[in-house]
This record gives sequence, structure tokens and C-alpha cells, in this order.
Amino acid sequence: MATESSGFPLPEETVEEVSRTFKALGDPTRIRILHLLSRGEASVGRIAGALSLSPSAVSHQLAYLRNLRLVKYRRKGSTYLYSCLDDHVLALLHQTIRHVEHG
Amino acid sequence: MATESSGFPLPEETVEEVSRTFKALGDPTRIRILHLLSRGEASVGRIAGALSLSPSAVSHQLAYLRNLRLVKYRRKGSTYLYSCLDDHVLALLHQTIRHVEHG
DNA sequence: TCGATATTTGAGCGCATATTCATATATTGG
DNA sequence: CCAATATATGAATATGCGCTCAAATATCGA
Repeated sequence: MATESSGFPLPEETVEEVSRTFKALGDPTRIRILHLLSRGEASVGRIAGALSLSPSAVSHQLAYLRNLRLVKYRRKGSTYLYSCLDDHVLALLHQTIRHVEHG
Repeated sequence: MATESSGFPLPEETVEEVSRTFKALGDPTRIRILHLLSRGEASVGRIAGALSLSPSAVSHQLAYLRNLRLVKYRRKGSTYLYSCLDDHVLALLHQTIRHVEHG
């Protein structure tokens, strides 16, 4: 059994927010992107290269993650350097990766 | 920064499994069902009543969760009593609920 | 055995969403 | 200023998914 949390029923707003968080982590591409960014900032092109994805696909997913405040970026010349912004989500990800790998 | 986990690149199989786990938690209905079941076993009809859902919708979601071994059931007469099976996923859920509620 | 209740199961519909493609915007070097 | 590079953005497409509805299965009580 896990630790105690909220009462019943769960507030609508809470459910929606929790759902948004897990949904963000529920896509293979976003998992790979976040995992890569957890090692340090990287440009869109670099991410695309490392993960064999089109720059456009990566950019779309980064926009998605940006809307949820899970990543941020800073400009460096003509490139955008992205990095992780949410430690809790990163913790969820790493925790689950470890659990899956040798759980 | 969060705790250290797997190297790069993440194995395909790992990514898929992690993705499946989070996807299961990425739906409001499944969140409500799991949250309810974390308080103890319950029948399909009882879940449906508590969450204002059709028994069929609940049953479909339970089948989904069953396939991922996140819940199990036992028969009690003509009803099926479902309960949680995966403590890690339950921990992820409660952890995130707490974080969202007063993070 | 028959009817009522509880649940499962499968098909179908409508909607969300991930990717691609084309185009727009911005920055740098020449 | 122009061409080249890097990224963003929007439309279109294709796939996935949650719900409903109808029908099947199973259990229990009369």
C-alpha cells in the first residue's frame, strides 16, 4: 500500500491536472526528449539528431511540453537551447524508468 | 535535479513500457477508478455509481487496467470485486495527486 | 427452469493527437 | 541586404482511444 493522499471524491480540477501531467509522460517521443534533456540543455536540431526525429516533430513536442511548463528555452544565436523545468515530473520519469528496468 | 537513472539512449522496450504505464494514468476516468480502488476493493456497479459512469464504460477501463496488471478481481456471487495490484503505480498516482494539490 | 441482475464483449462513432509537409520567422555570415 | 541555417507554426492526415449501444455470458433466487 502506498502513502495516504487526497480524500474522495477527487476534485475535478485535481483529476484534470494529474491527467495532463501523466499524459505528457505517456508518449514515447516525449519520454525520450525529457530523458535527454535531463542530462542538460540541448538544441532542437541536436535532439532531433540524437533521437532520429524530424526537427519539426521535435519542435511540436517541445511546444507541447512548454505549454505545460515542463521545459524552458533560451536563445543562443540562431538556436534555441531547451532544458527541463519541472523536477517533480523528472523524478516521476526516472523513478519509473528504474522501476521498469530492474523492478 | 532528480535522481540518476538509465543511460542514453533509452532502450526501445523500456520506453514502450514506461509509456504504457504513464498512458494508463493519463486518463481522468482511470485516475478516478484507481483512486477509488486504492481505498479498497469495489464492484463494477459500485464504481460506476460512485463515479457517475456507465457500468460498460467502467468495465472497459477495468479490462484495460487488467491487461496491464494494474488491477485484479475476484468473484463474489454474481459481482466482480476489483482491487489494485500495482503498488508502484499507486505510489506514482498518490505522489502526483499530493504534488498537484499542494505542491 | 425462468427471469432478473451483474458484468463482459464487440462494433461503431466522434474526438484527440502525433507526425509530415509547406510555409513563415528570425538570426548569422558574407 | 541576401542567402543560408535554425526553428516555429499551421493545415492536413492518420492513427489511437473513450464512450455508447446492443448483445452475449454468468449467477442467483423464486
